[in-house]
Amino acid sequence: MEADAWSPPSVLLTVDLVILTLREGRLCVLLVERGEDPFRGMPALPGGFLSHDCEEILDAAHRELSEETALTAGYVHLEQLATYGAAGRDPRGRVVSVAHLAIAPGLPEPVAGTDASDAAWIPAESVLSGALELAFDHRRIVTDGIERARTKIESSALATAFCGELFTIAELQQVYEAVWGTELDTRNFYRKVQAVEGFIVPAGSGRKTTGGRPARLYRAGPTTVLFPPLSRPVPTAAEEDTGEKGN
Amino acid sequence: MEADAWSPPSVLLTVDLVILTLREGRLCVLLVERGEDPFRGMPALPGGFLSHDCEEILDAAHRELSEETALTAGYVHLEQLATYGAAGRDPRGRVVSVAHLAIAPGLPEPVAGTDASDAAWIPAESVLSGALELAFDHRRIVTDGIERARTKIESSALATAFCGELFTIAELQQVYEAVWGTELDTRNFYRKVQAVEGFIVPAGSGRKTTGGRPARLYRAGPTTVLFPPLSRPVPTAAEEDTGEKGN
DNA sequence: CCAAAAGTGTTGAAGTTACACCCATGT
DNA sequence: ACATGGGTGTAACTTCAACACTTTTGG
Repeated sequence: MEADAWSPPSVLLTVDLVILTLREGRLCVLLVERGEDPFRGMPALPGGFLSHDCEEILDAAHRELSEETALTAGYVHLEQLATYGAAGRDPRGRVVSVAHLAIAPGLPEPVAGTDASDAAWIPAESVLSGALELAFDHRRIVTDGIERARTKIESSALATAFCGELFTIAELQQVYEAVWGTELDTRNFYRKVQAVEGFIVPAGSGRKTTGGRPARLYRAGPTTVLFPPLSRPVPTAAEEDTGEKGN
Repeated sequence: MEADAWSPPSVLLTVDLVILTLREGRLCVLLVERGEDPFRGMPALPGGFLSHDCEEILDAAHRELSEETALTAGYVHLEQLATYGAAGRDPRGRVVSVAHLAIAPGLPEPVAGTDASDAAWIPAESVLSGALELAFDHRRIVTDGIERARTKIESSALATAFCGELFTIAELQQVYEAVWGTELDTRNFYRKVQAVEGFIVPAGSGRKTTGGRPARLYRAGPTTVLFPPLSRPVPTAAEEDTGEKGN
C-alpha cells in the first residue's frame, strides 16, 4: 500500500483447538502435553501449523481435530473462535494462531493421541481458576472458548453437539448445567426445551438406565436459532467463584 | 510438529475494517475505492498489511482506522470480528485477513481519506442486498460485521458508540431502529433503556432542535452488559427483504 | 392556541417460577 | 410396595406490548 519496493512482513499461522466435552457431568477441555521445545512438558491446546501452503484454515482445524480425537468428523461442531497474534506470544517468532471451538459428545476413552505426547480431558474449572498453568496464551483462549459456549447455548442449538445422536431431555439439561455451572428445574426445563420449535425432535422408544421411569429419546432438530432462547439464570447475589456456584 | 527439516508455510497478514456509522438515520459502512491492482477501482473495505514485523494486530487496526477517518481515537469502538483466509481470496497469494468491527458516531464529513483514492459512506442495505459488488470477500465480511452489531447491541452497550458523547434517548432509539431495520415504540423504549442499570446516565440540561419538548441528555454509563437485554422484535410473518421491513 | 416531540400511567396478555402431583419402571 | 427419576398441572408473580394521556417547548 506504500512504496513499490516495500514488502509486507509475513507471519507463521497456526490453528489451536478448544475441544469441549462432558465427562461425568463436568465440562472438560482436551489438553496435550507439549513434546516440543517451547513450553516442553506443559499442558497446551492441541493445534499446529498449516500443513501446506494452500491448506484452508478450517480444514487445518478439522485435521488437527481428527489427529487428536478419534471422532467421525460428521458429528462434531467446529467453528472459528478468534485470532491471537500478540507479538510476544510465541518465543519462536511471529506466530499468529486462529483458535477454534469444537464441541464433542462425551468420549469414553481418555484419548491417547496419535500425534501428541499425551492428551487428557481436564475439568474446565481447573483452567478457569488458574490452578493449572498452560503454555503460550492458551489459558486466555480456553476462557474465551468457554465463554463463547456459555452464551451460544442460550440462543443456538449448540448444546445438542455435546450429546450423542440420541439423547434424553435430562441429558441435555446436564449439558446446560455443566456449561453454565448452575442448577435448573428439571420440570420447567423439560417444557422450555420442547417449546422451542424444531430444537429437538422425538425418536422412537425410551430407555431407563438410571432406575426410574424410562425417558423418551430425542435427536437434534433442524432449528439452529432458539426462540425463545433458554436464558441463563441470574446470579442471585455475590456468587462468582470460578464458574461453579457457591458449593 | 513433524520432521525437523520441515518448515511451516508463512502467510501475509492484513487487517480489514468494517466501520459502521449512522447517517441520516441509515446504517452506513465506509468503503474505499481501490487504487492498487487487484480489484483496482472497485469498492473495498479499508485495511492493509501489517506495517512492520512486530506490529500488534489491534494496533494495525487502530492505525488503519485513523488513516481512513479523522477520529479522535478514544471515542471509537473497535473489536476483532473474524479471520478470513480462504486460499483463493487474494490473487496475490496467501493473504489472511483479520477483520475488525468499528463503530463510530455519525461523522458529518464524507471523509476524503488520507491514504485511499476515495472513501465514502455507503448505505448498509446496498451491500447486504448485493446491489454493490465489493472486492475480495469483503461483502461477506460486511455481512458478518453487521450481523455482529445487530446481535451485540441486544446485550451490550455497543449502541452508544454510534452516538456522540451526549445524546438523547430518541437518538439512541434511532440507532436501534437503523441497525435492526425495525421500528420501536418510543415510549416503551424510553423506559426499557432507563431500566438497565448504568447503561445511560443523565447529563445536565436538555435540547430541542426537532421542535417539540426538549429532550434530556445522557452519556454512556459504566455498564457493558445489558440486563435485561433489549430484545429485537420478532419478525411477525414473512418479512425478510434486505434488512428493511416491508416498506 | 396548536403542532410536535418528550415523558408518564395503565391494562390485558404472555411468559416464568416454584412446587404439588401423577406415571412408569427396577428391585 | 417403594424408591427413583420422567412427565403434567397450576397458581402466584413478573414482564411486556399497546396505547391513552400529560408535559414542555416553538411558532
